[in-house]
Amino acid sequence: MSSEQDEDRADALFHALADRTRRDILRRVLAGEHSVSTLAERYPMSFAAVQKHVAVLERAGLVTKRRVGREALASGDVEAVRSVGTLLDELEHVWRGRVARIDDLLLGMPEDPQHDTTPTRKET
Amino acid sequence: MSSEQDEDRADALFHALADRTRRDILRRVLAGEHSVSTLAERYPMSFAAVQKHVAVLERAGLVTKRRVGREALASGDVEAVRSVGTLLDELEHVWRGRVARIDDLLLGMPEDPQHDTTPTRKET
DNA sequence: ACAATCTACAACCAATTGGTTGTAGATTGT
DNA sequence: ACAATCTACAACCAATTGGTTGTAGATTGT
Repeated sequence: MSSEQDEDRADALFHALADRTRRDILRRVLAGEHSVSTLAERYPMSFAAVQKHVAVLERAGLVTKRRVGREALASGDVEAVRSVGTLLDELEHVWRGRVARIDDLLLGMPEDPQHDTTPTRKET
Repeated sequence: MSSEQDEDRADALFHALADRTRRDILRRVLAGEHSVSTLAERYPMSFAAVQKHVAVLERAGLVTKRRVGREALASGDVEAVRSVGTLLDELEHVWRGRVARIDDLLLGMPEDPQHDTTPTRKET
């Protein structure tokens, strides 16, 4: 199912999002490219602290950086944000599975492929 | 916009999800009620450690507990999971706003209420 | 040419976190 | 009645985290 790497990635993504300064930075860079210095101006902390926050977002894949001269321009990666949504959808899917199982119990259904928890794949 | 409390809540939610053991516990309790002891059997760590993880999930609102005799039965709250999805949707909305703004720039549109970033509210 | 700007990173520090063992209280089963 | 079970929480510890200041290298503007 979920490999070690997937879990590492999920850890990094949720951890990156678990800080309000980083979420705010992410909002700004999703709205448009900003240099690290420009971002740093907005927060009551040192440039180095903001640079670290951007680095955490970058390591998680939520932000990409592009060098232009001496500046590092950061952009938010909306696909990475969506991939977090997918992780949540998987959790919701587990919950839906529970409801199906309760139904099966109540209705005494022996089995039903439609209620399968694992994503259907034609070839295995 | 986002109040201090909202940010506290987002911190708690993302932090709770930023640990693979807690995500695994959440999956189990979304699939069905489990006592803390039953959960603890599944992990290579002490009962106390698992009890703490459940407490973190509970404080974030992702899990609720119900006392039955000497047992504490934990359930996952799918609504809380969905509320995290909403937070991500808000980030995606910021990104969509950027695209609209680029369009406006290219097309030289002076203003367009359809592209407003703030959720529309009839009365203000 | 060179001062100013921007970035990355090292070294450091206090607070938080994820784990441990131990204890005590409530409930249960025989 | 009482041993066993379940839970909550305290006290503790090492590792991580979010911040700091300082330094050095690359780029830019005058």
